[in-house]
Amino acid sequence: MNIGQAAEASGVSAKMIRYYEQIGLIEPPARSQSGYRVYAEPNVHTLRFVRRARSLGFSVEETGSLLALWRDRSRASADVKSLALKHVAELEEKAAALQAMAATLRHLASNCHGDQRPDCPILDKIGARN
Amino acid sequence: MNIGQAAEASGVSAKMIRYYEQIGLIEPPARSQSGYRVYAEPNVHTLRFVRRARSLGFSVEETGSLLALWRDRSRASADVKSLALKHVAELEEKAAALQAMAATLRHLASNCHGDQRPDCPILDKIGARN
DNA sequence: GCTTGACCTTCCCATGATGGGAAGGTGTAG
DNA sequence: CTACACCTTCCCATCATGGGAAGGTCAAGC
Repeated sequence: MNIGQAAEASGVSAKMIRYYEQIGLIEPPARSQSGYRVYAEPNVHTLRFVRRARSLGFSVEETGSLLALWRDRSRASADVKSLALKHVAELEEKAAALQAMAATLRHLASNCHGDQRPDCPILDKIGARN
Repeated sequence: MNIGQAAEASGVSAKMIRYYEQIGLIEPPARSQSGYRVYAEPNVHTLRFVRRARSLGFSVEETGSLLALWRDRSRASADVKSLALKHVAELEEKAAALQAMAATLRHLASNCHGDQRPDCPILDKIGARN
């Protein structure tokens, strides 16, 4: 399987597969005589793991830790759980920050006439002198 | 006022003030004979505007649009409002995405023993074969 | 007047994850 | 044998921010 097919099968773009290899997240695959990367099913499985971890918001570095745990048959599930819960806390913190911004802005917008006149509490607030 | 004092007064770092100038978000300030940037109160006011817009999650580009509206005495508040509400929608979308990740992960973690044994539904899910 | 230290200048580099694209080699179907 | 799809590496761009080097400036204290 060439990189294009591995990309198709895993949902990770060829560009990103090369990048993950370059930064050491995944092992360099075999090469054909002409230098093409050659992937087998286990490689694709790993790539899918990476894609799913990324789609849950784990950074590439965290994904590396998860990958190491995944491959470690003597892992303690407690380690996985604590990594996951720490990440959940970060996600919720970020979500809360975004929602606070949205709420503030929505409130300001609700007091804005939204017509041809220039007066606008949104700009008043952002440009407040204090 | 030198750049350090403007940074202090506005809450925008000296590095970022130079950057905002370089990309054209703010006007280049006056210079002293020796080449130091010299800021007056209106410049600081603008910088505070930028800092607040950024802290509400507006991109630098959006901040530029807001700044132009802020300075345009013949603006229509409708334009400001629609910019703000579009941004609110984006913020809420991102927040929802983060919360969905958190919820998924929290659910998986709640089914994880979190002990010395290796079995873990979190890894099972991320590494699912399908 | 001179030194010292805090400030300023520009310039280059790094981040994190992703994509675009160029230049050149390979493989295969017609 | 040609055309086209694919592969390779390499460089560049994004977005907003910070770090740091090399060198110039200013003010306070001796």
